[in-house]
Amino acid sequence: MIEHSFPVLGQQIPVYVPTTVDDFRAFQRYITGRANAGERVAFDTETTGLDTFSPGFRIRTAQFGTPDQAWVLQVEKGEDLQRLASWALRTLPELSMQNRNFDSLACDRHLPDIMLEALAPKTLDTYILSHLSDPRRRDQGGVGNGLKDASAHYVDPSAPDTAAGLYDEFHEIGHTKDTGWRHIDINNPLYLSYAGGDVILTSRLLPKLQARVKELGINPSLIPFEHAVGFVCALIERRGMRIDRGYTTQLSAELADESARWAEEAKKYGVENINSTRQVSAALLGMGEEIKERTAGGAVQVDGNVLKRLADVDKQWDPIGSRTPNPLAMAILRSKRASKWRTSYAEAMLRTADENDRVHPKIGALAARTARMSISDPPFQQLPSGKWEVRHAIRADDGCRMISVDYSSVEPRVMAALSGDERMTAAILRGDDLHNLTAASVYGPGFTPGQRKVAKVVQLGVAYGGGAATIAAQTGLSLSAAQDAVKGYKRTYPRLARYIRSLQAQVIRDGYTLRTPSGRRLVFDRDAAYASFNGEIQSTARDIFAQGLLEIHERGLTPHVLLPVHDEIVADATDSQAHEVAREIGEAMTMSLRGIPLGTDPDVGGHSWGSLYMKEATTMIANDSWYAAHPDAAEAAEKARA
DNA sequence: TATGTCAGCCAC
DNA sequence: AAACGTGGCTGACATA
Repeated sequence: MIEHSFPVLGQQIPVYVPTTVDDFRAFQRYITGRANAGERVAFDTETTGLDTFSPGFRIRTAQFGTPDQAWVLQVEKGEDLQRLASWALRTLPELSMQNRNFDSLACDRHLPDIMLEALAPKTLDTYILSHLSDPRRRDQGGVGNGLKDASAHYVDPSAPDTAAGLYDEFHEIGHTKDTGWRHIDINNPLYLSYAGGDVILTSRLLPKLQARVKELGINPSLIPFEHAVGFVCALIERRGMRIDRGYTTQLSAELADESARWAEEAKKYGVENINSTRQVSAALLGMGEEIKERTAGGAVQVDGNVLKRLADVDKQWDPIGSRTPNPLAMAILRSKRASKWRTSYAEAMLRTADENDRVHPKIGALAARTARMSISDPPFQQLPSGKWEVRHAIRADDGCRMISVDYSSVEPRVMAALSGDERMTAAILRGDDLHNLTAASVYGPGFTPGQRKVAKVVQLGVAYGGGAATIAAQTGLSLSAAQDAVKGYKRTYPRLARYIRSLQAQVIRDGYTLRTPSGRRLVFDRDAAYASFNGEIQSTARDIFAQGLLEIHERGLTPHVLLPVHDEIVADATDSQAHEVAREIGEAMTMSLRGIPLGTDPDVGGHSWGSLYMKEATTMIANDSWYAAHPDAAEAAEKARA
């Protein structure tokens, strides 16, 4: 038996690496012993990288451990060791993992006879417990929810940094921190010791976190709730969604061409690199433009807003006609947008797609400090929604149509429910348009469309904890007019205004923490108690969405789901079933919060995700020569119109 | 080379 | 008195 060790609290904990038949028997005795005792065992893997669904991905080692020992199976050595790992996973009645979905998906795909469905019910995730205890990232002042940070805080401040030490070893073999995981010798002592260390730490961390969650009075039912939500998200991630590789490749090439053409244009004005804000601002100032805006760091600001003003276009890039457009500003805008769309979206899809042209974006089911979800690799929560070209790369499965179901204005409804504001509640129950009501109350019954827009901006501003100054900046109103609008809004919904004030006071009294209606603990920065109302709304809306997702799962609809997007479920179903499935998903998501109904808008599109975004755009761009070069897109637009 | 910060831009 | 929230990601630039 090869034996290494890992230091915890001044003790050297043994890390066993079985290599002979006798060693394997010893491992089996360890596992059956724990199984018979009903003891929870920590599990972890070391892999070639984080790209679980890429063709070259492999599991290198599988580790099992308890507080006083760890076992590292070198599964990449062969099928025998793979089967041994699978056997142990099936035999153990209770497991713990740090970030369960990553390892579970890796095992589901790369170990024999291991399915997500079998692992999930018996696994506790230390990440989930850590997030429930303190939802902040480290850079937000929290403990940090990674294994390293959480262990340093709850288990042993002097535990070695597993990654940092290994990076030196990676460099010695001529690799980097990204490529080293794939190439480090499977017998490297440090690698094996750290692999074992991770499960030792996980098993020691779990009871500490359980105690912490209890001590803080966090709603204990959130623990099974988050495990269930995470499991459904893992199922969605495993399925992934199909891209049209031909279309995406062509789109990427065209975006590259467009970006290059406008970069050439910018060169005429002395901007060699359109991404250099220094060059851009210098050139614009050199052309005689006045730019008053400054960045937080004090530099001349040349962001989208400034460039659009100089290019004399509005938010939708439509000409305003108020001045002579600055051609450099327009060239920078166009070149940057094309390159962002290409690198962040089109190329990211091509890079991450598996051998069947499916992308599996990583779903962080419990991510933000408010518990909202995040999606990365690629970032599918933030594809352009004003135009359809990028989303058109995503296709429903063969014979299927895309479905989108979102909650109808969920955040205002949550605002009304939490504050108990009678006027807002009554308006919602009557089905009135809130912004019309606000505008009528603030400006009188003869309010203009522009005043309704102001009412809408104020509503969002209040929800975000913003003030009159930001509202003035967004609407073009004078500061005093914006102040009047905010005052009018608060007069219209007096109970809401009072609720926001008292919530902030309470948050400060409670050490900048807040308990949401679901019993979740939120923590705020000491200079940002004003953000507490937004935090409570956002977090509550997320929990409603997560509850909706569980109801979708209960009704057997998860196989249709492609992606969760904050308040929207993207799904697909066969042509004949699509409308019925959309209706069922909408019904599953529908619920009420303190008497306020939370309804949904089911929508059925064509064969691409983009088709759901074509309806308005179609008429605007139907004559674009783009269509002539893209029969595929023309066909999709045709279907969208139908 | 790797990492951190700033600036910017995409979404809800 | 006022305070616009939550993310992922790329590229430039400075630094170790």
